[in-house]
Amino acid sequence: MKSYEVIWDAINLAVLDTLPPDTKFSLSKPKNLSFGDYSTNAALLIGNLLEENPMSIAEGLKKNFLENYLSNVARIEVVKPGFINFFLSDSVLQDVALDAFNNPYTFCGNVIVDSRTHIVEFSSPNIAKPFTIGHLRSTIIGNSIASILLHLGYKVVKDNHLGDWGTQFGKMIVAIKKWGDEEQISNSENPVKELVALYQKFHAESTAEMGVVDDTNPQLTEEDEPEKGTSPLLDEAREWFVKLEKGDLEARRIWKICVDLSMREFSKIYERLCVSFDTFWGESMFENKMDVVLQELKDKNLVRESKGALMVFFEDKTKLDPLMVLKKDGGTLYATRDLATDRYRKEFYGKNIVIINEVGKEQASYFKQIFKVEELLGYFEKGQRIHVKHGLYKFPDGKMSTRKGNVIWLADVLDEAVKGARALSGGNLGDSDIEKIGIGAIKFYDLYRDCEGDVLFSWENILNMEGDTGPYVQYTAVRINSLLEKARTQEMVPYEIVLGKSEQDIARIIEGFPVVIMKAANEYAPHHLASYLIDLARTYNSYYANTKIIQERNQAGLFVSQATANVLTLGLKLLGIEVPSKM
RNA sequence: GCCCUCGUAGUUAAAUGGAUAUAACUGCGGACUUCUAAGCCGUUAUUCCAGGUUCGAUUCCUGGCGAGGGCACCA
Repeated sequence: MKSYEVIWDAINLAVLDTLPPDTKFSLSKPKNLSFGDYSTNAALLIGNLLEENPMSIAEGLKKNFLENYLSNVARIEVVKPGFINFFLSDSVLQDVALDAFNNPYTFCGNVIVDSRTHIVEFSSPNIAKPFTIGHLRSTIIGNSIASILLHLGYKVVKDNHLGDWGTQFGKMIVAIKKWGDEEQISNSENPVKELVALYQKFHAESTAEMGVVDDTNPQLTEEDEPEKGTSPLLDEAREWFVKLEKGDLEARRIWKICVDLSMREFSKIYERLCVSFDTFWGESMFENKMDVVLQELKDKNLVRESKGALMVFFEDKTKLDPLMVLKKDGGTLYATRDLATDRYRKEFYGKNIVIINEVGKEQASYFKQIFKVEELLGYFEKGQRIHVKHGLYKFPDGKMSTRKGNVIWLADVLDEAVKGARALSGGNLGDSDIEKIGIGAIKFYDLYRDCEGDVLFSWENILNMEGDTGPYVQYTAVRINSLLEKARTQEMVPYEIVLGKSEQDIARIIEGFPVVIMKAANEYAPHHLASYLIDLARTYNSYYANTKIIQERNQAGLFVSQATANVLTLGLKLLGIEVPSKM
């Protein structure tokens, strides 16, 4: 952090009067080592702006930097079009490695740059629905984002916004009453699977009642709503949901059964994934907090009745579709509860918050609507509401869906991964280590890519443990630990160590850790961290694959090895991945 | 119909408007009586098409083509 900041400040100071404040120059780590540790394009931008030769401006800046003596920089170079490249001094690299060596858990931590409370809402599975691989992304990515923010010293609240309310429960109640056997379900080995089967049966039956379903979406206008088929089953389900909302005892009883059975299942999965939450503010918690929102919407003239329902219509220029907040039967919707949730969060935590929803990208336009409404209501200002979108798992035959029956249960995936890890282990590892490896592979597979892209589900990919994978990083850390264990007899005096070329190259990458962490935090993008870890591990392995560090009693090598292991372990931890004791 | 994403080696991915587009997998070819082969080294190959903005475009803008998603009582 220090080096980056020092150089950044120096540039800012030097260009203060020449560049307009909103101009964004860059200070980045070049891919090519020969371009230095940091490189800026400031001179190019100024040259462009003042219509002067960037090279001479760069030379001027360089002179300025030299005069003001950047203590951490050994050399400054001005190159071709007008780049200014900074080369860090050896002592800086040494200090960084020492920092990582001494502070395995706090390295680059507690650098608070944002004092607002960050509410990270993620995972949010639906009660009485399968916890599938589809929920995995939100769970893993959200957890990692929260960990990264926490490491930087942010105030963070991890919230699981359980889908425990909605018309779906009307459907569940009807299905259980018609076809289910409560006792048998409760005693079943996998109660959630029973519930899901009932839900699917409901969907099949009600669809049949409606006859052929027209899947094409007609143009949305207030005037011509398409006539859809009717279904007595659906009507019954809607009635039950209204009863549930009104507190009908029988409805509540069945609802509670569903919630309890599901939560038991979810807890097991969270435990395996090492994911925890601070709050479980499910949708049902806001069932009695929606009236205020609806009243506010009416008071501010934001809603209008249409076809018996209450809708928010947006200005044309926003290009947003209308949003329904109350059904014609008086039932509420997801949107109503979301608005109530955020309103309550604002009351509970105060105005100074950021709410991050880690939710699939198929809900992108929905969140745009919600954010807009919250802005119109005066709840939040720009930058306080963030939708971190993740891509979907895709199958050869299209998107996964509960209804299509194209479901892969997460527990099965985890089991398969652990099985794969066990096969590779050759029977030398304990169960807990094998579990860490299998789950690490799955998590890393998800976190290694930009989360917005879709992921093609394939067993081959997801269970891969070679190459750019979690086990690769784990393996590197474990190998270093083992090496250090064997070298323990040696006394190490890190302050007196002189780094060689290879150690410096590794230290150079360690020096980039804070920049990566900040980037991952700012963009809510853990994949920057994941690819960094691969880079660090690979560089380390390429230098120390076959070197006899112990025999050579290479103090510098051992020192950098420990620093590397610390950074890898910390980085994995921020991704929610544990390092096994043995591999 | 309207709106929103996304098109990078054979495959899966990376790259704040920067310098020679980076890795992995696969293929082919190597090294090593070692700290642990889930490892290491070498090698072939890439920005959908056409314009535009820029000193500089995978990145920004426009138009095609292709894939996916969303759009009224689901969440």
